[in-house]
Amino acid sequence: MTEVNSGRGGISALVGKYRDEADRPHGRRRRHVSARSAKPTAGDIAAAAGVSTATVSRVLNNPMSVSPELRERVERAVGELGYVRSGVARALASSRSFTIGAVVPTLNNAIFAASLAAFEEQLAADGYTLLVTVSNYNPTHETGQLRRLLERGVDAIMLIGLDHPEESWQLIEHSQATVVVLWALPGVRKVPCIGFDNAGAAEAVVDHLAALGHRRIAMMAGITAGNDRARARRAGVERGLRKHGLPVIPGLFIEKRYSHADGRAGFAELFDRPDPPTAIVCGNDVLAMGAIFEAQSRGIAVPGDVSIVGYDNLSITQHMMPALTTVSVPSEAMGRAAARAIVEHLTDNAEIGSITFHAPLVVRNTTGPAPAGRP
Amino acid sequence: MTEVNSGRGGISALVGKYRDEADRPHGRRRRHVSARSAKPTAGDIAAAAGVSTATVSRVLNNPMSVSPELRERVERAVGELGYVRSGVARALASSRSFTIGAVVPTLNNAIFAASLAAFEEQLAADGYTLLVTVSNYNPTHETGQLRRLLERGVDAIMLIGLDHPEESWQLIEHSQATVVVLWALPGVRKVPCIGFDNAGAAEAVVDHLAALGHRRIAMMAGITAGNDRARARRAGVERGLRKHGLPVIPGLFIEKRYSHADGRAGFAELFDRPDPPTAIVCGNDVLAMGAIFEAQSRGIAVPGDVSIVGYDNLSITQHMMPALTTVSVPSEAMGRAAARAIVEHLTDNAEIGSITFHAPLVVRNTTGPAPAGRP
DNA sequence: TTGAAAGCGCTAACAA
DNA sequence: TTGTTAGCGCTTTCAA
Repeated sequence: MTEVNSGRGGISALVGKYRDEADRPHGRRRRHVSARSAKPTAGDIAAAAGVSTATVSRVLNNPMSVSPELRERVERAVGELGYVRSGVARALASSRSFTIGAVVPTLNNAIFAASLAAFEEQLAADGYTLLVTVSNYNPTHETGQLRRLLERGVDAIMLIGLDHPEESWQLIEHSQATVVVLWALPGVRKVPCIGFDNAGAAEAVVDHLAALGHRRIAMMAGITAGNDRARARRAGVERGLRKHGLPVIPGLFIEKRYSHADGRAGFAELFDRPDPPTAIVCGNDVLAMGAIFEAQSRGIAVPGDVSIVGYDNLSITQHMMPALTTVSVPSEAMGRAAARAIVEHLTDNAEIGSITFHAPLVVRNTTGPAPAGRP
Repeated sequence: MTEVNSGRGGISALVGKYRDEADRPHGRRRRHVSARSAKPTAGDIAAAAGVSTATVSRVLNNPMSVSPELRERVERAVGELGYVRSGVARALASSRSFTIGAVVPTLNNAIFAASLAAFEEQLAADGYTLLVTVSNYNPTHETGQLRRLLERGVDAIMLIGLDHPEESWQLIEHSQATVVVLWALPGVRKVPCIGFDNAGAAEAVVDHLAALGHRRIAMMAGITAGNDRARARRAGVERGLRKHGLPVIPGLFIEKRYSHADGRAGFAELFDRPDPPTAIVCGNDVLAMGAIFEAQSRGIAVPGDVSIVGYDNLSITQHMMPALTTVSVPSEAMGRAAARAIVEHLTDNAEIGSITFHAPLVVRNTTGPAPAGRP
């Protein structure tokens, strides 16, 4: 029925497949009646090049399996008709969409944006396209988004952290999609994790502070509910404190949203106490910068009066004055590694192994000896 | 052939449609031989609910067109079998993918990330999913990415700025996809633009500086090649200078990549001249922050010795010390407006009109009177 | 309201 | 190597 291979070997602009609309069996009529402006299909290319649609498909997907002559004819037709193949039809027929879905908590945190950019760049290099969804740290919302990604037929899903509703995991389980988790260490969940030790790095921060003689150390964490990274960082600080025999003072452990404003507020909260800390470990760099701004506006010297440590190592932290002591998070590396692992898996069915990156403490100028005369 | 409507009205877990694999006509065999674990299809739901696939489709897309009784049966089957409909098949059949493509120059600029996040959030609220691609300001790369988005069958495309290869515009023209351009004013190109006046706001910056008595004004622009926003900002500064009868000194107009490091380098370049400017207009906030860091490290007072103006109004600029004078760019508003316009167009075929937002100058503490004793 | 069935534009199994 | 053709899982027309 498809009027492929209509004889003439030349390339004619025969676009639109049906000679007569009338005498086709009943059922739906052709949607685009004017066969003129309609986008060319593989059938049109086949007709123009005088080959079958199968050959067109081969030229597109595996050119070497077609004789140079036919290949050339098909390529000419593609160029002349401005053919763009339908990825949708391709996905349906091959059950591969060449599309990867990602659910990120936010894009307003440079560190996630950077990771995602690296992820996308690597995917694009391999012909994959990224579907993005941002959950705003809302688990319910997230499950729905995941469902939509799965509906779209993504070949794989990238998730941040292990902290997701059971329903989300179910959804993934029931789909054919591959999963990769970023920003986490391999845990109970049997999924490949590409991350680093959030807690361990936080513990190293405390080592550093303890070595400087600090004893009253505060933790301004991010919101830990539904955020295993924030939780791990806080836990790492606690662990470090205990390790060094330092007090874990409940009032000095606070949680703030990741914003400059909240960083300032958090600092104010800590310093309006009768017994302010001599050092503050922050859940991320944004919080740390906020804290520093508030200190500056109060005339409190950093690190003279108080040491402040960030987490993430945003590009700005090395340039600001004073430069921020922080934990260097391998965000781009994780993004790239995840993309590569996914593509390899999808291509050769290579197993995706977990990868743990190193997240070193970068000591700069916001940490110094504990001020004398304060406990 | 499809064993839909197999009699029993109850919901049975009859997953997989073919009773016997043997006596089907030749052609491709079933891909997933084990009909067991395969994902349920509309046919399975239909069979389980004792209705036709058409009814299943109706329940999913327009529940009110189905009788309560059948609707309920279908919904039960959907829940019990954990059915997730194939968006791919849906897109092919309906030629609507409920998917929107975006090509952004970078994600490492918080302002784009914020805009994109708002765009995605609004799209998600209407059931659309976002396909993202980042061009890294590379036009060739960009055309390829656009092509891939179009292949994926996106219903619409969001582009940043009007500065794109002719081939990109062709591609869009030939596709059925709707386009919306962000960050630009309606121009020669006949496409809806949702943006603000980059040049006008830059001109307002010069007004402000001129009023403060500055006469040697420098412009540290972003890279203008292939970036109409950067170009417009630079042009706005030039226009403002001429308007006020101030000199446009070529050596004081430099271009830098949008990074803190380049901002520092640019400042150094300007201040290593025998005749440094008394004010610097920066192409964006990142450049401005870099300039301020360099000034601080050289002991040059801001705004005492030099005034510095940013562009974008990133959240950090209001908190840093001194707080940055900058242009407030309506990034989220543009993202949201674009999403809404697209969805409305796709839903009701509403025409997409161009929208021009206001981008006011926010005067803070990095601008002050021109220092006396300097030209 | 509901069902039957033709397509949507590809891919891939099979035959030639 | 090439062509034929069934089928991917939906939507939608038409008829009932």
